[in-house]
Amino acid sequence: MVEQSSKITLKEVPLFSELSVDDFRQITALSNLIKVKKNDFIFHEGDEFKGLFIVLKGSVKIYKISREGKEYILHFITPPNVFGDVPLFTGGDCPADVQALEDSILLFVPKNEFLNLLANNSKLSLKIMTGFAYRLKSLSVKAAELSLSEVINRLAGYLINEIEKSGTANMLEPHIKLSISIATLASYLGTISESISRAMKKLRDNKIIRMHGKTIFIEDFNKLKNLAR
Amino acid sequence: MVEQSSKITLKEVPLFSELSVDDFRQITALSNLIKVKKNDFIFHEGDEFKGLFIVLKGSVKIYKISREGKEYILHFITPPNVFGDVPLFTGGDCPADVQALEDSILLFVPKNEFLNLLANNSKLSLKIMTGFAYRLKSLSVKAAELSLSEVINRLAGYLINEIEKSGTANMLEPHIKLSISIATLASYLGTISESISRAMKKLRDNKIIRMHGKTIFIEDFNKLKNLAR
DNA sequence: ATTATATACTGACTTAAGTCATTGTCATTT
DNA sequence: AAATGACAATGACTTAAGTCAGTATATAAT
Repeated sequence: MVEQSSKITLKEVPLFSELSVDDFRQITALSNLIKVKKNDFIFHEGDEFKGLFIVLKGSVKIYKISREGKEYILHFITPPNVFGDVPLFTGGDCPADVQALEDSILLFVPKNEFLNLLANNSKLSLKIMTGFAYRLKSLSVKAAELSLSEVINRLAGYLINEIEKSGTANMLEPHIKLSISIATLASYLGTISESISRAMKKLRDNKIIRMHGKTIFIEDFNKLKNLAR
Repeated sequence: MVEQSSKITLKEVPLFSELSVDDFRQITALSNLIKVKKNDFIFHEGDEFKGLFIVLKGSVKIYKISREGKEYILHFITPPNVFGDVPLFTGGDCPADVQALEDSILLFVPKNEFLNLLANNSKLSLKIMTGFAYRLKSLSVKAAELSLSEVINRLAGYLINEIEKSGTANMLEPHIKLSISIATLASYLGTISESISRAMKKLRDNKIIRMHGKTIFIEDFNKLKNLAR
C-alpha cells in the first residue's frame, strides 16, 4: 500500500486532470505544497477545518483515537489521493486525526477555493462523488467485518486485498511486501499487535502463508479466500 | 428514528427540489413507486444493480450478513432519504442487503436516468456529495466505536444521538421512544440482543435511564454523555 | 378473558481476544 | 563485533461479550 511512493506532479493529480487552464492556474496559485516528516501530525480531531489535502508523495493514516489512547485507522491515503474532503460538505471541525506514515509531500487546497472550483465543474464533482462512493463501500466492509468476523478473517481479507493490488494474484505464489508495522496493521484491523502475531502464526502453521522477513508468500490462496469469506 | 413515517410527495424530496420542470417530468415518467410490506426484501447483496431508491414512507435497513447468518446494520433509511446510490459510482452489484422495517413506499429511479440528470445539474451533485459526506462521517464513527468502545458506550452514543434528533435534549427529562426492537438495535450496534438487555439494565441500575415500555427517559444526561465519550 | 406468539430478560457457562510480562529478533550505530 | 533500541513473538492470565437454555413479559389473535 505504501510502496507506490514516487512523487506525482500537480498535473498528474486525477482530481485536477480535467481542469481548464484558468482553473488550474488558480489552484496552483492558492494551494501550497507541504512537506512533512514521518510521524508528523497533519491535523487532529477537533481542529478547525481549513481545506483538503492531496497526497503527492508518501502516505498518511486517517484515524480515530479512544480516551485510553487506542487508535483505529480508518484509511491509509497514498498518491494521488485526497483527504480532508468530508468536512467540505458536512461543515464542522476536523473529524479525525491524520499522521504521516513516512516522509511525505502534500498539496493543501483551501476549502473556499475548492468549493468555488466545484460549483463550475461537473467532472470534478463526479470525481469527488466517485471517491466518496468507493470510500463508503470500503468503510462499510470494514465496519461489517469488525462486527461479523474474527481477527483471522479480517487479516485474511486484508491480505487478499493487498495481493489483488500487488498484481501477483495470478502468479504461482502470490506475494506482498508488508509496508507497515504489525502494530499499524493491527490498528487498521481493529485489534492489537499480539492478536495479529498470533493470527499470522495460525496462517503459517496451516501452511496458508509463508514469511521471509517483511514479504508474505501465499501458499494456499483458496484457503485464504475462504477465511476472508 | 422510524417515527417520522408520514408520506412525502415527490416534490418534497430534497434531492429533487431544484430540478427544472422538464427534469422533474422526466423523473416522474421513468421512475416508479414501489410499495413494500414489513420484512419484504428490496434487494440482496450480489443482485444486479439497477438504480437507486428514495424512501417516501416507512423505513428500511441496509445491512451485511455473515456466513453464519448474523447481521450488521450499516444504516437505517427514513424519508426523505436515498439508498442504492453508491454503486452508481463504483459500478458492480448491490453491495449489501436491504429489508423494510415496516410497510413502506419507495421511489425507484433507474441508474441511467439518474446519471443523466446528474450530468447537467450541479445542485443535484452537491446534494449527493453532501449525503455521501454525512454517511462517511457516521460510518467512520460507527467503525471506530466497534473497535474502540464497549457495548455500553456504543449504546450510550446511540441514545445521545436519538435524543438529539428527538428535540427533547434540553427538557428536564429528555426522552425517546424506541421504534425498533432490541434485536434490531443490537444488529445496528454490532452486538446481540442479550448484551443490549444487560447494558440497558446497567444504565437503569445506575439511575442513568428509566424505562416505561418502549419509552426511555434520560435521568442523568451528563453521565450518559460521559459514557458515550 | 384466554391462549398463542413475539420479544425481552436473566443466569450459567464458554470463548475470542485483550492485558501484562518476558523473551527473541532484527537493524542501526558506535 | 558489541551494544542500543525498536519491533515482533510467545506464554500466562483476565475479561467483555458471546452461546445456550430457561423464564418472564408483552402484544396480538381467537
